[in-house]
Amino acid sequence: MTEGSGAGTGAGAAEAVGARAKVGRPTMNDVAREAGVSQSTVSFVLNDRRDIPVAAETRERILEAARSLGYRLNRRAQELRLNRSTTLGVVSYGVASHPFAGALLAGMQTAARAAGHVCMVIDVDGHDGDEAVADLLDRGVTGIVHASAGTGPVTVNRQLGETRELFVGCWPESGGTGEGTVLPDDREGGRRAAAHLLELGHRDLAFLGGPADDFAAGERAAGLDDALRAASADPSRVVRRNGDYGSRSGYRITNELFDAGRPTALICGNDQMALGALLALHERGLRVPDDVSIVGYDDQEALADAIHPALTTVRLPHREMGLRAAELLVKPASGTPHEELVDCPLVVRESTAKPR
Amino acid sequence: MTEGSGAGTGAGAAEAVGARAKVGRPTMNDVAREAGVSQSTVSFVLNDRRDIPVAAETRERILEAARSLGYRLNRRAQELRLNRSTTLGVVSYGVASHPFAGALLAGMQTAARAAGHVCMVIDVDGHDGDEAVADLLDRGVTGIVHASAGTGPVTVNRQLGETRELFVGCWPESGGTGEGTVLPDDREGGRRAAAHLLELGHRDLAFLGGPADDFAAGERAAGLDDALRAASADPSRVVRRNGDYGSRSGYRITNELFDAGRPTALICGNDQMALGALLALHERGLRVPDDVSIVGYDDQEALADAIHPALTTVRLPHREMGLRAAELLVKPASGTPHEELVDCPLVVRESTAKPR
DNA sequence: TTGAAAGCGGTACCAG
DNA sequence: CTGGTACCGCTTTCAA
Repeated sequence: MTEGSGAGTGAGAAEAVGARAKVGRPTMNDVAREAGVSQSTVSFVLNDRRDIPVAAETRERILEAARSLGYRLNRRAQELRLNRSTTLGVVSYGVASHPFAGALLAGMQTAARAAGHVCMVIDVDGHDGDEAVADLLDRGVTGIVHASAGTGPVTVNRQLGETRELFVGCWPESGGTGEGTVLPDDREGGRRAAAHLLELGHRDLAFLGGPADDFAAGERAAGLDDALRAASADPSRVVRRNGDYGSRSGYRITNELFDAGRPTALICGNDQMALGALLALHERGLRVPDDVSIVGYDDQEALADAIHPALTTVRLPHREMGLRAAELLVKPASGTPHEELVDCPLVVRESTAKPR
Repeated sequence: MTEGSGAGTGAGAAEAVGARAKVGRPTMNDVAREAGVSQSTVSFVLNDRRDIPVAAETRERILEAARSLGYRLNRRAQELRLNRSTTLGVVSYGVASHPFAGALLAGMQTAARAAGHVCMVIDVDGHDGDEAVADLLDRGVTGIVHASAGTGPVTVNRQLGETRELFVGCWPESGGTGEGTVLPDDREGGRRAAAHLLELGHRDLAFLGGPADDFAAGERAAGLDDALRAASADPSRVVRRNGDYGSRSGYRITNELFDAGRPTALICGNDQMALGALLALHERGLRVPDDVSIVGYDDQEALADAIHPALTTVRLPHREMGLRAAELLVKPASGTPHEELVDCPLVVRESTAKPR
């Protein structure tokens, strides 16, 4: 009731304001003014709060005003008020370098989105993830998933207070896995690859493993032993070599192997090494799978199913891993850390057959 | 000065409050209370606003309080107040499916981060990107980059009002490229691949192109013609076939080609097709590059440089494209749409040599 | 040199 | 049924 407000009618004031040029996005206040109601009523209607009764006619007017103004919700304001978050932070250890990173991301993305969340991703290339974690935290993410396609340790020192953190395809070097880890079941995958060959009747196996100090490589080798034991096969019959997961090491090792002996089946550390092996075999005039069977690992899109013959391999379920990780983080914390092993199915294609 | 406030000393009040259990993250108010100053002073100090003079001793006290409380800025609130954004929206058309998507993302990520931004990425798999754009807009992103590793049209109908949008590796089917496009210079890349072979002395070329209706495939073919013209070579001397960018099509076409004739060099639509060609050649007992030279396209990590012989190819600069796109969007709009072509360098490795 | 207060765009309680 | 109002955490005048 201050004097000088010239408070004739509300409509008069609205018109005066309407004359001023609009700047920025329309807000609920703009919609309210347009519809001639209060801003809170707009909030109720736009949020479809059916517990608050609003006259059908009023509701229509508000909806129409919002439409004509091109109103869009300001989620920042909403989340500030509600003190809740619909963003998942992901710190990625090498999106660029790994061909699987995309699948991992896509999986997280899908699960996040299904829960109305969206992913903020920061890639820390090499250097530790602390700064990224801090940044994400400032932005109020629901939780953070540390993602790597590499299945190895990752550097994060400063475990921030109450942060919800989860590791997929990796684990913190410093220990303390937060809400848990999601990893591929490489041991069972390795067992399957070997069991498949054993069942086909192969007895002279060669194992072209990954680097000796690689965790996944070790698991896959352990799986091989499991299969051997289960089949009561002599472990000394399989010749083992370590490579570096690169195609060239597969090529080199295969040549060394066949210079010295004549295995009938090759179990490779990954699809790349399998490709190298295939190339070496081709050059030697050996045919796959007629003369030699090959099984890979990873089921690398655009490789395993693309080469000729198509590669029998074990699939690394990156998409599923991402899905699972995001799912775990967007729903309330379970309290106890979750250690999940995701199944790696054997994909039988053309590169394996019975020995002749 | 209300009665009953028992406003003895400020310290007394602070203690009373301090006794209540803390819930949620500490705010500037908490820091202010702890340091015995007002919240605005905290803001000045924490933002290091040197234009506002604050006693060194006060400053120290505030910094100490923030540290001991574990204070972290709430960016949501800050950005709401400032009405500015430090998030870049990216809608991705197939992160999972494309092996290059990671590099594209990493590039955007790097540029965004250099400007204090972070990327929110939504992958729309197949269906149109409208919903994703709307969501990102609600979240107040600075701009949106539509990203695809495929170099093709993309479906976004509802071009929202004043949104800053940019397309990398794609363009909107419906026209209107927003602030512009960033694409690889495939024509020049195609020219380089062909020129390289021509310079080596090859005259019997075969072109194993991508799908006839693919834009990039067309550009690369046009580049081949450019090279032929520049070398005054007879265009009819090069036999052309269309494949589907898959390894198997490279394998099949190569077999057909060599059943009918004997080119000395193969220009492939991409590295996958080159791999197929290599496999087919190997099986026929033909050696690369001794008998036949091969050049690929893409420089697909874990393929081109991994196979034996390593592939001479043209590099698709996805990382650079991503970088450029994000750079353009985090800085003020230029006004005029930006059409950028990023250079695709020729990477000479082992699969090409002079014809015998 | 410091503090009070307005307001960014919403939500939700409470009175009418 | 509807509007007024406090408040989420922060920035920034304006006074003291």
